[in-house]
Amino acid sequence: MDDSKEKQPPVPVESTVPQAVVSRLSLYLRELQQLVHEGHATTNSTQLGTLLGFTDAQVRKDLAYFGQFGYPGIGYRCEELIAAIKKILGTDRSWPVAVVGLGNLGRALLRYRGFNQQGFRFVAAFDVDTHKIGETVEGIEVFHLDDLSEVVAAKGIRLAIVAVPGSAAQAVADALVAAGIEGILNFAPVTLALPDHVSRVGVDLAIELEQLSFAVVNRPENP
Amino acid sequence: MDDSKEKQPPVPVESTVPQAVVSRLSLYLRELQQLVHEGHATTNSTQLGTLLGFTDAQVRKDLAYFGQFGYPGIGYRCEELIAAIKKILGTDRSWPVAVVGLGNLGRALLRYRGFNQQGFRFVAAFDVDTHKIGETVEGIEVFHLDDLSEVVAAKGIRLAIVAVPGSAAQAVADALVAAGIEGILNFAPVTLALPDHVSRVGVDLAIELEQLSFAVVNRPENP
DNA sequence: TAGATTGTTAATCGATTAACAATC
DNA sequence: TAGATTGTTAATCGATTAACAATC
Repeated sequence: MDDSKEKQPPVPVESTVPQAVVSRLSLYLRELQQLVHEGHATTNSTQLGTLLGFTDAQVRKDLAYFGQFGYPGIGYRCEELIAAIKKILGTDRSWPVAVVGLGNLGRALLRYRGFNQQGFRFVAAFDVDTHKIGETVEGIEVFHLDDLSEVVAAKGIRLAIVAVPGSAAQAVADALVAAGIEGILNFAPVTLALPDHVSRVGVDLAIELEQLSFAVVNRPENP
Repeated sequence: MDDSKEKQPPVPVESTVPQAVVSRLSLYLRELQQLVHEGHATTNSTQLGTLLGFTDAQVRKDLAYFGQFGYPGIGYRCEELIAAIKKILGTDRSWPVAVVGLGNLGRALLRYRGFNQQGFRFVAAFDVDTHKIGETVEGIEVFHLDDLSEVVAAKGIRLAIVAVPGSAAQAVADALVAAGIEGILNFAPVTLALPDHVSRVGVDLAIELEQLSFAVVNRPENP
């Protein structure tokens, strides 16, 4: 229905993409990487859907939000689709990330290998405990929270992880916003109030277990 | 204010409750606990909605899935609604939980205080590294994975957290299923294949950062 | 070519929001 | 009583699924 330039990735993603689609995009990426790991060169919407518990139609519809990545009669070339999804998610590059809060969780996150493999690298950690300042964890220097703005600017940090107690989280978030951070992954069990121009993702570990508890208690036939 | 049988929590929750509603239920609970902490005795759907970024109608509709908890003209009594939501989620009791995998993440989870406050307590940890067996972390004994069934049965464990490398996760999940576990919280970056009678919640830390990356890259007016 | 599978449109299904009588 | 706020129904909106022509 058009002529000159067919296969451009159409409108480069507006605010019209449902959040649920973006979540599934990450799952497709993970599954595709697994498939490559197992030696598959191509896959298709039925296989991807079956692995993840989605319909084939949903897989195709989700991808269609971002462009045309498949080959009728063939399916999808894994490596090609992986590259395309990484570009969409913004993880075709490596993001410098900061961690705030060096308790159990903060330290564990600094040591977690999974981030580096997906396009994120820790470049600074922050705490308010003077005993920890200057320390190095996994090769990452620990700064005082007071130096946040300075370090964020110097290292070009745009994303931060909040791993402080709930009572301190909002103050830390405010400091991060003031320092110019653009996105916050929050592990503190509170709802952060943030300006619209700062993105937010929240993970509450206790809530995840609550969801599991609900599922177990309310499983069909389970009093 | 009623007599014989009006205000029963109606049909005690079928499979008709959308997953999204259950997620929000946990958020309502967290917010209510915060409100109590701040000294509020009552709240209402507008306040709860505003704090969480939902409409007041959604708050009321969500709660209506489970019964009638409010007072027209008044709102909701915080403590009362907290008790009701805990009962719905199944966290009005304390669940014995097992952790499998004592790497950085597994250890951090064992030490994390947030679980105990919400109705979960660790009663056993498992690993395959013989150096760790018999060790005690935060007062929790570390067993060999081979003893899973035995310990699970002895301690009445129904929920487990998987914090092992992705390459080991499915085998661990299979062992958990064989041991009679009913729900798995999975931190490994793989999609676990589980029988229908075992519930599953997945948290992939890298995926959470990917979602943040996407949000930042595709923010309105941001090339 | 015949078979397979895409991208996309239309139909269905489900979830959110608005509105309001009932109630405290 | 007047004011506030619920629970619930109806209207709207959005997301998922089914179906199929186009394509490799």
